[in-house]
Formats: sequence, structure tokens, C-alpha cells
Amino acid sequence: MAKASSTGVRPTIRMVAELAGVSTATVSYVLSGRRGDGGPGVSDPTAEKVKAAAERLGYRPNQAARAIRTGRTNTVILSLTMLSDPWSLSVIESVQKAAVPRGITPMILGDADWVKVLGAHNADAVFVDAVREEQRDALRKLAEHGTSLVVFDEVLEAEGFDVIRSIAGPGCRMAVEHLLHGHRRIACLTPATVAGTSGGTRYRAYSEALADAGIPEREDYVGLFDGTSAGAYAAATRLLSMPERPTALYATTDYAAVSAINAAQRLGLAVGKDVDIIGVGNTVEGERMSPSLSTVGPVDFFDKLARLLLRRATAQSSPDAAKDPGVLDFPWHLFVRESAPHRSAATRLY
Amino acid sequence: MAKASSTGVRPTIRMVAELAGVSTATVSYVLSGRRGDGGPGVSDPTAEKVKAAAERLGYRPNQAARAIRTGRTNTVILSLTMLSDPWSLSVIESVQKAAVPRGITPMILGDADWVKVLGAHNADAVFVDAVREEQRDALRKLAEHGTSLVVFDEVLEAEGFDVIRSIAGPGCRMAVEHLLHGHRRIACLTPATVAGTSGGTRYRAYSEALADAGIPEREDYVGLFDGTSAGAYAAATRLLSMPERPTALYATTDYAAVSAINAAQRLGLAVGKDVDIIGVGNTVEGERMSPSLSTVGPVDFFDKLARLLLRRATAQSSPDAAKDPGVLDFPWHLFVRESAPHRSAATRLY
DNA sequence: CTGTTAGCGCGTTCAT
DNA sequence: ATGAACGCGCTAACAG
Repeated sequence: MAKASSTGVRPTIRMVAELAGVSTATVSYVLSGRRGDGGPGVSDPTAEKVKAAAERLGYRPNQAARAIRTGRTNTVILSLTMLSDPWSLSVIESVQKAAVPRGITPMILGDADWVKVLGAHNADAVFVDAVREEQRDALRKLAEHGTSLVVFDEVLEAEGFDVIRSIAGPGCRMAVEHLLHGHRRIACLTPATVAGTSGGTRYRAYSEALADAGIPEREDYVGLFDGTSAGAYAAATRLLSMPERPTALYATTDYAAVSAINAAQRLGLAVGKDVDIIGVGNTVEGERMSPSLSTVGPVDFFDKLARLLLRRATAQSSPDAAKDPGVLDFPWHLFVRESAPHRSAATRLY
Repeated sequence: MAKASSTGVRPTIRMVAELAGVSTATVSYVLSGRRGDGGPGVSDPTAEKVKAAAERLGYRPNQAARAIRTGRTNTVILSLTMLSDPWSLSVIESVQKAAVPRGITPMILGDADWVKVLGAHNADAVFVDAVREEQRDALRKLAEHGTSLVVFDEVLEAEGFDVIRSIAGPGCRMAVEHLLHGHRRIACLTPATVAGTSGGTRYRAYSEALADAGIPEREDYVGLFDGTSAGAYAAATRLLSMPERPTALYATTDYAAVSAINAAQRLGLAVGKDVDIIGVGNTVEGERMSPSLSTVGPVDFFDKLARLLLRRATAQSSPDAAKDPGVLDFPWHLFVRESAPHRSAATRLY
């Protein structure tokens, strides 16, 4: 029960050394488990003494002090602007899965003004989720002065930092065209926050694909909702309850598509038969549900992102295979699953 | 456009000093904006020279090095287990609003194994949102050795750290009893993940209040859902479409209550008139919507939490009015708003 | 083979 | 406005 040392003071390596009756160097060797080059180098008895002393004092190595000497913090920072977005949660999850086993801690920065913070807190690598115009210069400066950056952006070029890119337009187009093979009455389910954001691209793909197919766009076939799942559910219910009910539904996000499937089933419609529903994003939930969700999106996006980030974080010290920063482009694919299967001439709904 | 120094090397205070032709001490004073005691102490011309040199090199002070000397990192850590929960987002938002103006950066730790991390990364203060049994000892040890902790927990006592407590039971009871003043047919809308979590308390309040009022609990009046808003919407729709429709609905979370209001309106029911709906949690959205949501919950919870955390972070250095750690108990209140107004004998629905 | 000494690398801060 | 010590953990070079 050895209590000792409830002094409210953070124990240092020197206190441990004193209590164990050895030098600080020995403590350092024992606790970090390494020694210069070859063999073990610390005898079992002393190692035990040191460990006991450290345990008794509640000693924890001081990352800040370690960082100053080694240049590594064993930390990656994720700067995420929309924490509530499932996309952000996927990023966090993937990075955590990749980082934690290697002893690296992901820290999340919820604020959008990463510019001030990142220069000061020296993480081994940083992921930035969105770059505003006026932040670009600061970004380049950071990269110039030793910060390892991975940036998610559709237009930036790699200038000392990695760029991850995932362009939605063509993929969304594929989704709508997939529906056009079997349908004419195609509705669109999209959040109302279309202004300027990526939502705009996704809705535009719908408009343009319909126009190119010679199908006039009906205003009452566009289901706007407030961005929540409940809102998507309500909007989908409205669309699917119309007298001239659409036979297919293009949802600009996967979670909206999921809500739409729920709504359709509640209305007694067989999804993939009476009505086809396709989403955008290729999130994991869609793959797991029943019926499985047809969707478009990048392949393996989050895992590859995590791997790149971790490689950057690790390559700091060992510049072995650390390639120069570059652009990593994720092409989108069409995933035809149960909620919107292939339609032959025989199964067309028009 | 003075570029200079794109060496990929992080500039140090010494490089700045050399370029400006002054000592490192002067640079430190200029950039941190303080000087020993009284007057400015640094002449304007040299201050300008220093700032120019720092700007040219892209110098950013190294937090780790600063921390080692001052013992302060200007950082608070938020250890949050359920990042997708709106509750976590509220915590983040409040803390950010309080911290950023004071130059303190909140970092979010998404992993549940804060034990290893917190000992190493010395933040000025740490908020922990859930403590498992086996983590309690580690918690005490951390607190003993200088980590400023604020813990959210319903049973822990303050042992060197602050405890924030917000007990749901009695408040939920008040919510159901409020409905009992005007109703007999009261349904309950609750996520299916009742096992052991706080959800259990909230459902139990419903069961017990009904039992005490001599009303038998009907199984078909309990709407279980999967935890999503869409699920809550669907479950509420089912409840409100029953032949013997309940006249009141007790939802164990505010977001479920919001979905229920949407569902009721969609079914053509006047909320607050044909059907009363009450939530749990006192979140801001409920107050802002129309009809405004009646609910129970703590008052001013997030802001007070943020203030306490920031006080702890700041008090590190100046031990002026830093009271001893204690338990901060948030009593719950009943907020009677439009979705479930007061019912007099005349407006009773039975 | 085991353990110690003596610096290093930062920004801060007290004397001078 | 400066020189030098300081606080921390790490580690090359050395001593037993």
C-alpha cells in the first residue's frame, strides 16, 4: 500500500533516481527500455529497484521534456472543422486504429483556427480538414518550417505538404446515371444547405444528368431537409407518398439514403424492387444494413488517409522510404448493391 | 517578399536573436510581451527588429520548451468517450468559447484510455467524461501527482480532483409527474440501449412514477428505438398512430423528443394540445424550436463546467482563489414550455 | 557488462 | 539589454 509522495508535485526522473539510489541515466534507460547499441545493459536487480521507485512516486515521463530532446511528441493532431459530421468521426476512428498500437496519440483540434495552434504545438504530423483562402499562405509557411502536414482539399497542390483529394462530381454523376438505366421518375433528397458547399456539387450532378437525359426536372421531386436524419426521414416520406410516386431516389449523402430506406419500408415499399435508392459517400453503415445500400464514393479512403498520416508522423526520425509530399487522388467508384440493383430492359420501371 | 529560410528546419529563438543582432533573452521578452516587473524594458526599435526577424524566419515559440520551464502548456484536454453524442459537442463548444479568448487551446482526446496519455501530456487541466471502475485508482494517482482533473461522474467523491455531478433520477421523475397532472395514457420513447447506462435511470423514472400513480404500464406504450433520430421518428410515429393513442409522450432524451414533435406534426396532431411531449436533458435546441420543448435538466451545465475547468487551468500558476477540489452538483429543474404546458383540471385529457 | 558523468536542446528569467 | 543558470529527460562518452 506504499503511499508516499502525495505532495501534489509532479515527480521527476531525478526524484526516482534518488529514491532508487542510482543515476538519472540509469532510470532513463530502464524506463525507456533501450540502451545505446547492443545488449540489455541494465541488471535485473537495479531495474527492479528503479521500477519500484517509479511506481511508488507515481512517476510518468514528461512528454514535453522528451519532445525537446528527441524532436518527437508521439502525437498527431487532427484539425476537424465539423466534429458532428460522421465523416469526421470516421477520420478519427481510422487514425486511432492506426496510431494507438504504435504508441502515437491522436489529438483532435475542434477549432477552425489551427493556424495559431499548429505552429506552437509540435505534433509529429497534422491532418487538416479544410483550408480557407486566407489560410493558404500560413499553410505553406508551416510546411516550410518543419511541420508535417496532410491536407484535405480539392484544389490545392502539394507544396511541401501532402494533399488528399476526393472529387465528388463525376462519381455523383455515375450514381444518377445508374438510376437512369431503369427509371424516369427520379427524386433527389438533399440537405438544404446547398449554398456553395460540396452539397452543391452533388445536387448539380443530379440536375445535369437529368437534363442530359432529356428529362425535365420537377421541383416537387427535390426533397430538401434540415440536415438531420429525422429531417431526411420526413422528406423521404413526403416524396414516396406522392400520387405520382418517384420510382428511384438519389440521396446526396449516405445517411440520408439510410433514412430514406427506413421511410420506404415503413410505407410498405420494397426497396430495390418498388423503389430504388442510392446514396453518396460509401460509408460503412450502408454496406452493413439490409437491404445493403448502393452508393458511390472513394475506396478505402479513411484507412489510406490514416496510413499516410502515420507514415508522415513516423518518417520524421527515420527518413528511409519517406517519399516527397504529393497529391493523393481518390477516384470514386459505383457500388451496386441491393437498394438499387442493375436494371435490365425487362425490369425497367418505365 | 523576403522568403529566406525554407530549410525545413524549425527556427529557434537563437536564430531569431542572431538575425536581429540581439540576445535570446531580448527576443523572449519581446515575443512573450512581458518583462520582469514594471516598465516596458525593451525599446521600440529593437522590438521592431526582433519582430521582423521572427516574421522572416517564420518563427513560432515552441510550446514544449516553454512548458518545461513555466510548467504551463496553455492547453486543456477534454477526454470524451462518445464524440458522436451531442452532449460531447456541447462540452467542446462551451470550453472552446471560454478557453480560446484566454489563449488556451482545448485538445480533444477521443480514446477511452486517457490513463496512459494524461500522465505524459501535461495539460493545465483535464476533463474526463467517464471513469470505469478499474480506472479509479489511476485517477487518484494522477491527481496526487499534480494533474488538475475535472471528472464527470455520479458516484465518485472529490479526492484531489473536482467531480461534476448531475443526477438524472429525480428530474426525470418530475417530468413524468408533470405529465401525470393532465394525462393517464402516457407513452415512453427511449433508446434500446438501456442496459446499465444512464438510459436505465431515465426509463425507470417512468416505470416508477406510473406505478406510484396506480397506472399499469402498457408494453405497447414503450417505444424503443435504435438511438438515431430517424429511429426515434419512426418509433414516435408508431406510438402516435395507435388506435388507443397516448395523449402524452415522455422521451428520455431531448433529441428523441424533437423527433417525436416532428412526427406528431406530420400526423396532424397539435403538440401541446392534442398531445403533450416532454424531453430530458435541457439542450438548447429544444428551447429554440417551435413549439418550444418542455424538458427537465440541469441549468447552465456546460458553461459552469467550462468555467470550472478554466479556473483550474489558470489557477495552476496563481494560487489566489483556487479553492480545494470539490463536488459540483447540478440539480435538475423542470422547464414547462409549449410542448407540454401546465394542465388544469379543465384541460385534462382524461 | 554495468553504471555514471556531462552535456544537449529549448525558452524563460534572475542578476548584472 | 545581456550572460548565464534553470528546468526537464535523453544519450554519447566514459569509468569501474
